[in-house]
Amino acid sequence: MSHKSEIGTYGIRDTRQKRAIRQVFERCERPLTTEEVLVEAQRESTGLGIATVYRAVKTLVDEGWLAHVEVPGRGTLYEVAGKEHHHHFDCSACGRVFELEGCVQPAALPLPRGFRAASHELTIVGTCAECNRKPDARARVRG
Amino acid sequence: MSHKSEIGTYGIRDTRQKRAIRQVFERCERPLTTEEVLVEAQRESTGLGIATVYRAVKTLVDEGWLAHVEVPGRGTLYEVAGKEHHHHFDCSACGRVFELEGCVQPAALPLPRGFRAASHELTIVGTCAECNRKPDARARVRG
DNA sequence: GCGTTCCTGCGAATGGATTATCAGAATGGG
DNA sequence: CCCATTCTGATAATCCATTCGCAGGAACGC
Repeated sequence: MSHKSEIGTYGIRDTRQKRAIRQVFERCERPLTTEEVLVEAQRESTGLGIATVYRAVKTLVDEGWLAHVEVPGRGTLYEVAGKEHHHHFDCSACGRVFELEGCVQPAALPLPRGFRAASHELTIVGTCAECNRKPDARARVRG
Repeated sequence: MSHKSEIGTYGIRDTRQKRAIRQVFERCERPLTTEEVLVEAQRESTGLGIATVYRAVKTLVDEGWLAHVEVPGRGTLYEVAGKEHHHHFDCSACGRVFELEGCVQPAALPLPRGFRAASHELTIVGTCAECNRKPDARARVRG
């Protein structure tokens, strides 16, 4: 009862598990599923459990360090927050989602009378560089 | 065992329930969730159950009359298939999803070296005409 | 109408994602 | 180094969407 959680503290204690999870996001530089985080973080923190991943991700989202992302057909992903407006690339071969820089003008798309746009989300589906290089060995998730 | 299902038959028998469900899609002219289909179709077919909606939707998708759509944050939707390439509008006020005509050139968005695009999905989020007109009475789903 | 076969509604069952529980392990201020 | 407090891992529990199982109801060729 002596301590209270503050923004940016990522919880109160600095643990091996939380360190590993945060590093995974910094290393991968792309939106990740909780499963991907689990697998990647286990390389640094053996025995890591999925529950801890969910707890850590929730904490990081609450603190504003992570942002929640949804890509059609890929469910819930998380990416480091604070980046400028961008879109995503969904590799249909390996299933990984990447961040794309830049943005087309969705304003160019005429809306029905009376409709007002506030934001937009664009996902490009295709195959990533790695999968195009070696079409067979569907890339396993790597950092 | 004397009959077999064929494309376009929408099952074997013509029932009140299936007629109602198909009409809902023709009337609403927008992607619908199974819940929306249930509520709307019940106006014509009292007592309609959700299982029947799922069964009918599955049949219609198999026959190519309906297409599966996913909009971030809205889960699974279904829309009449066969339309030309288009995108969607997600009303953050009433939760309804609409179809938009036309398409911007996503090709304008440069991809990382080696990436190949196959398709794209764009969702514009905002408020629909009806919700803009009467900001309070969040539109209930209507046909 | 008749009967076969398919369809429907209900409620239970399933599957996947996320959260809760709890005992034991780890952290870190003193 | 001590110990209160927080964290963690394993597992059970929960949630939600979708499907299954089944008994009764409806469709339609004859």
